[in-house]
Amino acid sequence: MNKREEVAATLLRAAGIRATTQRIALLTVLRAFSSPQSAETIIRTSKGSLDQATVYRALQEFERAGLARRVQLKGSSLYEASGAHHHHLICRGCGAIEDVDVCLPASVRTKLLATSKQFSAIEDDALEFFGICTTCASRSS
Amino acid sequence: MNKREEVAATLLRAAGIRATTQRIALLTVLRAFSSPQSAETIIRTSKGSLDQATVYRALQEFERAGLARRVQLKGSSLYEASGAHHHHLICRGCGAIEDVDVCLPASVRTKLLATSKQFSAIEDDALEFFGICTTCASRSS
DNA sequence: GCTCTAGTTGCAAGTGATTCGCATGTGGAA
DNA sequence: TTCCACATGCGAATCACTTGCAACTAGAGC
Repeated sequence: MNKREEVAATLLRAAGIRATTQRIALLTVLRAFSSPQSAETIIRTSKGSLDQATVYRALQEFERAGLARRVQLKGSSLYEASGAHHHHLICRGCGAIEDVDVCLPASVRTKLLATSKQFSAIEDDALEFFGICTTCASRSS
Repeated sequence: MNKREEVAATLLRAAGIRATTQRIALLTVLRAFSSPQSAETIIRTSKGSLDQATVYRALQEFERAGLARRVQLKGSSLYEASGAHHHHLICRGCGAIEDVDVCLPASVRTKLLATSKQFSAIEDDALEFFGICTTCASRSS
């Protein structure tokens, strides 16, 4: 087990999740990417040929434990290891995703709670920006 | 054709979309809801029994034309007529969605563009807040 | 180290949402 | 009123994910 895998195993145990070979491999792969990836990519990338059912089950487990996040865009989901709270910038042309670390001003939440009738607390927020990346912009012009 | 349907037909033609009976019915139903609905609900609600393939095709068309928006949460999509730019507040317990009209301060976009290497323009943003609605809060306590 | 068992895995089949192919039908320009 | 590009309905296909189940294994307890 290399160093990255040791770290993954430790994270799993700390989250109260049994550190199996498959889950270690999966979390290692997940943490190696810098932007969200599809389940399919994750399956293909992890060398130890994990079964897709295992991958989906583990991703659910990771999400529940706060080790991973699921991002919904278009039809299918993308998954990423959860590091610092951040948001996404998505290209409408090619679908490329860039992580961005802008933060929502606290005033937005405050205002929201003041106006909502049905909610009294906000736990989390997800922010997505849509634009055209430079590659797509130069291609279409 | 009642008044709501007349409006829908006008909107369709203005968007350059052929105003068929089915599309008028669909857009009328869509505009009658105040929060995003699943394709299934939309199909069930429209009296004229539209075929599901037709509904999905029309919703795609509407989205492309800017008449409707698709919201992705969990597995399946929800659709809503696009009125004023607004965001969503989602209950983690029951999945209830409340439309909210908070606005993202311009400074967030500015800061974002200043830091991004790959993007030079932002066209749109989607903001989702997650919390627990009062109904779920009282049920679990 | 060895044992035991609750929790995991791989396989294959199932499900629900959405899309596709194609023959038939129709809105709306001429 | 006619005509045809575009829409529709039907059924089948696909895609992303989930489930059931028998075999396997991490790791707590001895």
